This record gives sequence, C-alpha cells and structure tokens, in this order.
Amino acid sequence: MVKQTISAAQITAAAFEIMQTGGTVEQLSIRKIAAKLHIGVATFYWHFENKQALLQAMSDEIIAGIQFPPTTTAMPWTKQIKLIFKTIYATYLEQPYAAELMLRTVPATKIRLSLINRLLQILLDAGFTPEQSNLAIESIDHFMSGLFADIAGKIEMKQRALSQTDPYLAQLPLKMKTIAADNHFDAFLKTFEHHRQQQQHSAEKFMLGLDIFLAGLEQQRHS
Amino acid sequence: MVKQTISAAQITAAAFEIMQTGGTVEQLSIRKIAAKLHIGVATFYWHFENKQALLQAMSDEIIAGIQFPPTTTAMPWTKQIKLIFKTIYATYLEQPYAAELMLRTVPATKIRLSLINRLLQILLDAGFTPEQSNLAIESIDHFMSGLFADIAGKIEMKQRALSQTDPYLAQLPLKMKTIAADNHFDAFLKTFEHHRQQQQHSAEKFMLGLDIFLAGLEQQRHS
DNA sequence: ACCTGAACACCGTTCAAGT
DNA sequence: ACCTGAACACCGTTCAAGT
Repeated sequence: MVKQTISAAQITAAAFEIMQTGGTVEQLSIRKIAAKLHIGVATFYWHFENKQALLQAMSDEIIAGIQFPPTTTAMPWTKQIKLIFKTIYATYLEQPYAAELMLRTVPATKIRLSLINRLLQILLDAGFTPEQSNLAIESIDHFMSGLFADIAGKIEMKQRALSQTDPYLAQLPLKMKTIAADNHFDAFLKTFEHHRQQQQHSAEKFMLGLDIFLAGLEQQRHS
Repeated sequence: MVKQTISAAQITAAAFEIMQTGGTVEQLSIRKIAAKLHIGVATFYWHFENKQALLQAMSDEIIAGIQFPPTTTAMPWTKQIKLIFKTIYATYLEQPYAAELMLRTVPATKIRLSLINRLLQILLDAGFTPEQSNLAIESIDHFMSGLFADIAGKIEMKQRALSQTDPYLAQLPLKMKTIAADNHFDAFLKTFEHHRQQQQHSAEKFMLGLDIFLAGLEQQRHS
C-alpha cells in the first residue's frame, strides 16, 4: 500500500467540488468526500472535529477568496455599501451553496469578522448610531440570505422534480396558476410572469431591493 | 389487537407537537411521528405521499390558523402592509419552525396564494406597478425568512452547544469577541452588545427593518 | 502521527404480506 | 381500505486496532 497522506485542504477542496455539482449542505456527506479521496470515512475525523468544523472552514475559505473593491470615505456611504454587497452577491451567485453555508456557521474567524467590521464602520462614519448600523447590516444580510435560501430551495425542488425520484413536486408550480385562476386571485395573476422569471433576474432584484432599503435608511439619517 | 385508525390530521398534529419541542424540519422524522402515534413507519406512507407532502400540509395549516386583521383601502398602504406582516411575524415567533417550513414548501394552496394575492393587491391599489409590487413583497418575505433562519440557526446552535454532544460549537461565540479585540475591529466591538441581545428584540428588529424598507418604497412611488 | 474496518444509532422510502 | 415487518440505501460519529 502506498502511504498517501491527506490534508485538511484536500478535504475542503473535495467538498467544494461536490458542492459545485449542486445539492444542499445537508446532502454533502462525509462519505461522499471520503469516496472521492479514496480514504475511509473515519480518516475525515482525524483532520476535522466534525462536519460543523468542515463547514466553518469552507465558509471562511469562501469569504477569504472574495476580491473586495476598494472604497474610500470620499464616496457616498450608500455607494460603498452597494459595492461591497454587489461583490458578495456575485460570489453567492457563482457558489449558490455559499449563502446556506454562511447561515449555518458562526462568523468566528478573523476574515469574516473583518468584513462585518468594515460594513459597520461605513455606517458609523456616515453618522448612524451603533444601534442603527447593526440593525441595517443585519437587515441587509437577512434579506440577501432569504433571497438565496429561496433560490437554492427552488433549484433543489426543480432538480428533484426533474429527476424521476420526485414527481410529486413537479406538479405543484403548475397547480399554483390553476388555483389562482379558479379563485380569481387577480393581483397574483397580474404579477405571475415576474414570479417565473425570478431566477434569471435575481441579481438585479437584489440590487433593486437594496436600493429601496438604502433610500429609506438615508431618509432616517436626515430626520 | 384493537383496530385503531389513524388520520392524516392526527399525523400532522403529532408532527406539530414534535416541532414544538424544538429542532429543525430536518430533525422531524417520520420515525419519531410513528413512535408517538404507536404506528409502524410504513403507515405514514399510506396517508402521505412522502415527507414533502407532510410539510406542505403543515405549512398550509399554519397560514390557515392565522387570524389576519381587517384592512381597508382607506388606511395608508404602509399601515395595511405592516398590520399583516406583524401578524405573520407573531405566528413565526410562536412557532419558530414556521419560517423554515415556508421556505421548504411551494405556496400551491388556496390559502397561501390568497395571502400573497392580498399583499400584492394593496401595493397595486397604492399605485405601484406589478413589477414593483412583486419585488417589494418578495423582498420583505426574504428579509423575514432570513431573519428567522438566522434566529432558528442560532437557537439550534445554542441547543447543540448546551447539550454535551457538541462542545465544539460552544466556544465559537466567545471566540468572536476575542478575535475582534485582538484585531482592533472597533466598529464590531462598538455594536457587540446589540448582537448579543438579538433574540429578545427580534420582533422590534423586524418591524424597524420593515419601516426602513417601506420608507424607501414610498419615496420610489413619488418619483 | 495518521489511517482503517466495523459498528452504533439514526434517516426516508418501498414492498410484499397481512387484515 | 388500512396497516405491518422487514428490507434497502443512505446518514454522522466513535473506537479499538493497525502502521
């Protein structure tokens, strides 16, 4: 037997490869990782305390890999915030599992805390109180997480519906329009096309929603 | 053997009881439900197509159980929206698993579609376009879902940290402050107390975030 | 120090068989 | 029509045993 040594980095790399092929964090299993690396499942537990520790490492790696744009205090604070979130958003779009990963982990690393710190600093510099700043950043974060959870959920449901494994789910979206039509849910029907185009336009959607929120926030600063 | 007949309603009731004791939708298992009702696991599959179908039934039951306040077109549209979301929010607070349930299911029932329709109608009546209305309602929904996913995640992590099963997680929140202090993340430290009080004040937090968003939306309507 | 096989305690789902 | 036991194909995690 050739003595092949596996590193923690190789394990996270394999985990990322598996996630890239789709599926949720729940579906990422230690057994799949072990099979990909041709190691026993127990080997994983020598390198990581448990699955949670792997997720922490992965979430940190994702944030560390982001190239954040430079911002200066000369720029309007709204512009600074938008630039940073646009970058985060782009990353989440490339790696759709990233949002779920962030929700499932604690930002207890230097890299993740520094990002939160930077966002808070922009708002403090703009004249917001610590309370306002904290609320605003968390609200934006929740908005983005919710959007991604929704998109991830829809993608997963679509995959399960397309594979023969779950024909149950396949009929549900079709049922929506029928029910809406039968009950004369006119407002819903009027906006139905916008519902359906959701996935393609999620990037603009996030930025538009962010614009609305920042406009309301700017108003609050003046009063 | 006494011939005891189980109904679908009894199964959802048992499922709600299990969820009330805490835990995620993932942790709700058909085996736990079967044990609670003293039936075989396979019996579940006679009453429901699969676990997804159970979740659909549960999400519908939750929305059906909400007593929505009456709103009239005489009220300002922001007031109408706030009243409805306050009610939804209160329900999600009582049943913390409700938000996760909504994210995991398709609103393909009359009761859930009628709620979406009502919210959209308020915005259409206020003069927003279908595009704007759809974006606004989805944004608010994502914001609320993200907030609840965050709270649910934090509660779950706290439970796992408190039980001896996962001491790994217990040390992470403590680590946060140490790292922030070591790296002079001043903005983070300044708002740290607000982070920690999060759970108690999540209700006000949601309403405050909603206020900001609605203020931005109102502004958009005038331009 | 690093890796393993085998086991434990869980999952969702199916299916032939019972009444 | 309704329910069952037993099986299948999965999980995360542990642990004594190997090198």
